[in-house]
Amino acid sequence: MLAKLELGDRFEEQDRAALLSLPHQIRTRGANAYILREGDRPLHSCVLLSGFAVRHKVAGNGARQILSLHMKGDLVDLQNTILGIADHNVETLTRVEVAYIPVSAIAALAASHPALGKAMWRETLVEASIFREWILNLGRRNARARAAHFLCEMALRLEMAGLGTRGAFELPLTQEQLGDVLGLTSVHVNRTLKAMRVAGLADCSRKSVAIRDWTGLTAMGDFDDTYLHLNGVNPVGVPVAA
Amino acid sequence: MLAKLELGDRFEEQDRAALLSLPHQIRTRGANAYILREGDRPLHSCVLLSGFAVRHKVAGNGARQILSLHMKGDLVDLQNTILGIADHNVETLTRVEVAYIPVSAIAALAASHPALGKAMWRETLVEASIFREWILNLGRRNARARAAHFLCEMALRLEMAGLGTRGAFELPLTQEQLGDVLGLTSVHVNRTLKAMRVAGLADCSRKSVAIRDWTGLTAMGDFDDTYLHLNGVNPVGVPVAA
DNA sequence: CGACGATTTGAAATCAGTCAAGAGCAGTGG
DNA sequence: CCACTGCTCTTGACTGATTTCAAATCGTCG
Repeated sequence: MLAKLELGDRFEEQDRAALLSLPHQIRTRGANAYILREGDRPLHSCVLLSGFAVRHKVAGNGARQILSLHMKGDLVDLQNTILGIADHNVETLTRVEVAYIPVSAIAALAASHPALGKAMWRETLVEASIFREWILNLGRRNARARAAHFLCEMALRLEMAGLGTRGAFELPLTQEQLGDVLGLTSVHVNRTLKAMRVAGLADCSRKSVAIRDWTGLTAMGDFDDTYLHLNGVNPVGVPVAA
Repeated sequence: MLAKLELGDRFEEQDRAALLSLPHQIRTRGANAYILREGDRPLHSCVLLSGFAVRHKVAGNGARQILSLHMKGDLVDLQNTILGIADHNVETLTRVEVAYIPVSAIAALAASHPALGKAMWRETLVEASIFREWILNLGRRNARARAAHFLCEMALRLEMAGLGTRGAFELPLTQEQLGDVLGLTSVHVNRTLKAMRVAGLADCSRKSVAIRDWTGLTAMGDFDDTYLHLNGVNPVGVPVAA
């Protein structure tokens, strides 16, 4: 059960047993499938075991905005545990495996095991911190900086999830989807990526990213990883020094 | 002690006693004062008792982005309870009264009173939902829609906080600060507000807002209040029907 | 009154969007 | 094997929204 991944960053006691014994069902979903729709009142929360998914909202004018991108180990809709109604959609980017856990079981677990409740709360807070950085990114950075910043974030998060290195990783996004992340049109994303390629900073294809100049990219993206709150968190698969 | 306001939306038992007995210090701060700076490792969390404050970040190019706006009853930096390091600034807009509560006391309270832990977690989740809506607003709406959407949000939140009606309320923001909220320059904010005034939708001055046409404003701002998760929450000062 | 910050307005420049068309590429089915 | 189809990527020319720069006006407070 990979479920312990999502909380691995905190040194849990034998709360682990409780976590691992949560009732759940594992399902596979294809690419571009909705896991959750805005307005739903879901009875299950879910954890991504493999693959990629995004949260997004659609504005009245039809434009779509991706709110966050999720990978292995992420609790995709923890907020439903408490809020009840979904305020956004969750859609897969690739084929994924998800574990569905009843909302009531999560709420009960949080109440009976304070350390786990705190760890889930922490997850929510880190996610909120990432949202804040995206607000800054969309509100105050131009297209090149936004794109560079996003690539830096993905590089670190994927590295932490054990899904590559910051220099090379898989990222299954079309340029149109990248535009939905960055608040840009696909045409402008294309021009921006070309500029980054020509400048020798990074090379993006539909499936993968190669970062050629990490220092240059962080400078262009005005990137500082404090907001990811990685301190004290160890990459998946890397043993902790005793 | 107004502290119960922040959790009033959930019908707490005699957890209230524990909440009200939290150790705290009440302080007054002037306008434009920093309550928290990015990089701080605060030992106290704080609740706004009166006045207004914003959270903001500054990009490398010097541009400032306001991330959220807070009013009476808001827990301004709950995330520090768990995350330790501040990833943004908190600055007052007006003279404010704040109650400082030791981080350790909040963590202990959450662990010992699950209902309170859940209520604080819920606060965090609602805030994250608002961040998501702002991401959509900044990424996919033009200047007029952004401004209209923001005014609608403020109207409802201030109404819920008992600080006015959706038709008329105080909002102490300069046009430059509004620009920092909306990801626009103050010049463009000025033109946008003028357009809204001329269209008979809303009238903003430095201190207050008068909304002339609620329906028209929500249409222009593509506003739907689901993301505020107000369902089941009652306005401050309005008795709950038995 | 004088000073300072905030608002307002205009003109020019820039960034990103729109529209349109062609090229590349993968999967499908004959 | 190849033509066909659909989706993505790429590019160019043009448009439009927002920024930048600059200057005038307004309001408030000491």
